[in-house]
Amino acid sequence: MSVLDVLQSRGFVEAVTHQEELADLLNQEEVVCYIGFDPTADSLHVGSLVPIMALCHMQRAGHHPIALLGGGTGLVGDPSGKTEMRKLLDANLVEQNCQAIAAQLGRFLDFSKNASVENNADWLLGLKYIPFLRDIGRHFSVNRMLKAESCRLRLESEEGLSFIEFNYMLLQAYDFLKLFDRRGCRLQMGGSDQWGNIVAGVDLIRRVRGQTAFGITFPLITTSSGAKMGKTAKGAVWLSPEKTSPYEYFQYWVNTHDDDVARFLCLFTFLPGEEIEAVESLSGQDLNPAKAVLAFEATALAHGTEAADEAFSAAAAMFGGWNIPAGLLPSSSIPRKKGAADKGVPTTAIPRERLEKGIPAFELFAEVGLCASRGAARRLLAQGGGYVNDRRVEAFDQAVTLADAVDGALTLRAGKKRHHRVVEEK
RNA sequence: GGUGGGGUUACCGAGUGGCCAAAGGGAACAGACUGUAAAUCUGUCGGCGCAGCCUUCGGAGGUUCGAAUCCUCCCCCCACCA
Repeated sequence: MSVLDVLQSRGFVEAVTHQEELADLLNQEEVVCYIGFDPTADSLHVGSLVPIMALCHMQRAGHHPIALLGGGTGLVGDPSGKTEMRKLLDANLVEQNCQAIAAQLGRFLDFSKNASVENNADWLLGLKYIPFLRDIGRHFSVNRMLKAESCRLRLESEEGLSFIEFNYMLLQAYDFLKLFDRRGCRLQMGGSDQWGNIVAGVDLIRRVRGQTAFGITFPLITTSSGAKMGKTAKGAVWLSPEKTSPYEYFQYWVNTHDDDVARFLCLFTFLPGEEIEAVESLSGQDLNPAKAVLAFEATALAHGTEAADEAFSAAAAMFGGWNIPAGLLPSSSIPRKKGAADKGVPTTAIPRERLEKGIPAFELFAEVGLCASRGAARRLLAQGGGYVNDRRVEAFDQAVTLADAVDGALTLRAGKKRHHRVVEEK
């Protein structure tokens, strides 16, 4: 089974350029391929997982993935799929983001082996305008570029499309050419909004080098309810443990919609396809253990097994735990027995003095971050959405004291699933 | 450069002197129902120990008892023309 088959069967592939030729190539030799990552923040988020996993599959299959950081293109901004112009980022910031993202990718890819990182700042920053126009620009038809979906959206929008952004396609095509020249890279992958850019690169390589290059695009992954992946109330679900704790990350995956479980197991874990097939026949409550496995595996990939264990037992402590049948997704290393610990639950330490005196509940909920403001906390509590150690808080200003503590800790809960522990400061 | 149209509660979008912390929608949050799911119904959705007060309608001034609304200057965006 070639990687292409693996990717296709796991739902990674939306479109491929010359499918058969690419399949042959992948079967015959070690293929160098790449995906670009925009350094728009100092961390990637769940939305980048599909490309990351695709690179991982490539490496596992013995090919050579390159993660291309957009240190140069990041200074310009890709208009694809965006209805408004992105604000331009500061050069230093872009550089810092690149480094942070490279480190993050190192959790998924083994750069000491057949995988590497490149930064297009290396060849874009020193680019000379006139030679670029002569060598590269002449191969591009504005007529064609205007027809591209990515431009059309913006041309029709009120905001329009600035020249700097319009250039983006050339730069990305040039990236592909550069990687082809420097690394023999023959395959570019990317989100479906990248199709135009990828094809532009494939064309460019054919025109100037007379060689065939390939492209694969991934489908835009949405949840069954139609929303883009990786968004929650707090914003994006980040891969960085500082921005999204492993516990929250785990919770994000546990809350996967029923209809998405099998699909997400294919995309976001390496569990064997045959085992996942068994999940497809499950429904209703029986899916919950599978969701736990999904969450565990995804957390382990992003944060390591230890963090996944912690998040798993913390969630088990808060929600009662799961019984995970031995026959379910047997390749997963998830702990199969009920266990409980509260290590991974977000915790705040508060001086004993204050706890003895008692803190008004709404103040505590706001302080601990369970609510955005005291006002929000008042509303939450007024609606009966606040609990201390599973007892509903009756009045918004009810005093919470050490006397309420169980085993030296107070467990606050907002709504059904957001927990926070308060302990005495040592 | 000219002409016209815009910038509203971190999203969309009403509002052209007091009834406006500002309609409606989306998103979100909570409650009920559940399986830490979805759907549905209900409530909430600027801040503050909240029957009251404080800060918001691109920015700075001004008119007025009173301004998101009127006037002046400035900044930014869009369309058409050049």
